[in-house]
Amino acid sequence: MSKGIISKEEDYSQWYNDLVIKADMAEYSPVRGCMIIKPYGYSIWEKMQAVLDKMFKDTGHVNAYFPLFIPKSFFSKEASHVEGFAKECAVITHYRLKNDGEGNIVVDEDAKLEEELIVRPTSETIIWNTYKGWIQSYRDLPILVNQWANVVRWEMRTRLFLRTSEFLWQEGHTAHATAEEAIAETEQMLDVYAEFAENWLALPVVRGRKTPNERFAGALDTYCIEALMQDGKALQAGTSHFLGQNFAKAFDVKFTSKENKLDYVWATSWGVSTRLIGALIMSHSDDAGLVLPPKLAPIQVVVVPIYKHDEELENITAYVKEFSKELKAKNISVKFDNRDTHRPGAKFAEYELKGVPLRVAIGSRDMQNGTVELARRDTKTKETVSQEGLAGKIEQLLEDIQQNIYQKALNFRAANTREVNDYEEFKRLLDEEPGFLSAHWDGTAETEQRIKEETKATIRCIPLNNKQEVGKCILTGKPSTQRVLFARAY
RNA sequence: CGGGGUGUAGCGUAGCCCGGUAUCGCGCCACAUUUGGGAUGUGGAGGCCGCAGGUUCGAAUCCUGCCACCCCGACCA
Repeated sequence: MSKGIISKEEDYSQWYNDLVIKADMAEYSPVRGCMIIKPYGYSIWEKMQAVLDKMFKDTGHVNAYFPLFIPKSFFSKEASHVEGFAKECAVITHYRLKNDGEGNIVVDEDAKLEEELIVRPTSETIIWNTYKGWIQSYRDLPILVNQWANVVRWEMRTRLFLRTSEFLWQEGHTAHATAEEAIAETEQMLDVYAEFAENWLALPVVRGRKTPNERFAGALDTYCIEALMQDGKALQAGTSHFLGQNFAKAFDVKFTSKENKLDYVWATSWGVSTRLIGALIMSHSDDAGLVLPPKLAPIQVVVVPIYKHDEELENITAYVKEFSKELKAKNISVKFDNRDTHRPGAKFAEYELKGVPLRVAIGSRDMQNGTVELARRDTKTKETVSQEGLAGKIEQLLEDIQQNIYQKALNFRAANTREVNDYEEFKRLLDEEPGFLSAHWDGTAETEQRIKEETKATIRCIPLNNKQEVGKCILTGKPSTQRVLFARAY
């Protein structure tokens, strides 16, 4: 087994942390709750950004950038929004340091800000304050803007990628003339996220809506995609909010309609974050390290030469150069690891740890036989194949791996999603066989709250296109018309 | 914010009860031999023992205070 990684079985949480560090994705920073995203981890984020950005643009959105700092007064304009974020805001009070004469750098009390600035935890307020100036008429609508940014939420407890004090994300903020159009936008973006998760992250997700309790602060409706991690806990992987006219009213953003009537603008916002990297790690990886979906892997194929003498390496290198060209022509990223400072075994272990989907090992034996050894990360199987048509075979295998890990995750979710009708059974399953629990709920916030207090399970979502059926609430026995999805969550 | 834990070389650690200037492994550097699953040997470099006080001839070790981070909970993408 891998050196230095505790097994998933033994301590899932420790396994996750070890993996992030050992696979060179990120490291802890000197500041509590913040992390340094290292090049290998960041390149995954860059790949995610590239794909999502294209999807956003294909659906008519454009990028812009709004300030990191938001005047404190903006937050008090939307009541439920401030309530949701007040407890976790970083506040800037001064703008200068000075030397205190004893060699210490201290805050210069004379440099106190008239109005404190908030480091954005999300940008609805500053954006809607801006939109006020952009919108007068229905002709100015819709506004379909996205921004790539960092945000800060001063969380009590943090976890690498899953919940850090500062994180990277994108936030879309759109403005519409009608509620229908805004709702359609909200749903469209949820679909974009779901497609991205399933086709790129190889992560099956449930599309659904949050209960009023779990809604975004300031939203009328929150749509989400929920995924199941390998330890049976749920992870919210993306959200899309229908904000109604709440922010338009808070920031007084009105427009004149075709009918010459004055009305408030309808809004949406939607976002995914670097948390997706956490989702990626937790859903596919194993005790030997990361397992990355080929479509997002920074290195898709690694080539390891095995040789005794320099002329052997030269032969191998000449071949690898040719065949790398073929791979690059197919848009497959390949790394030739010809370091002579590490032996092949060490390299094998390293790339397994880093989740490189395919490994090609070539030695003199292969050069004589016209073969290579091909090892896939997801199944950890090896085969010796002909050099003839290798690039094509690799292209095919990468697709297979992408499919296979998706299917594996899907099977896992299916095996760990259970219908439950009895509260005792519900509690037992949460402890003994964690996963999604599909159960009837009477629709009240009180019941939801009580279940949460008693079991730590929350309603992850009410799945879209949910089957309607007559049933009884698992806690109160009151009538219910549909099942909702419960789980303990990250 | 409550509970627990840990701060000693780049990383992981021993030493702390019982005070005498720091152990081991990995990694690093040099050379040689190696290379089809995490190489071996020889030599070498690297430490304000978290910070600040105190006790003492002498503190990693004892006392006081502080700080930081990690883990488990409540809160959240």
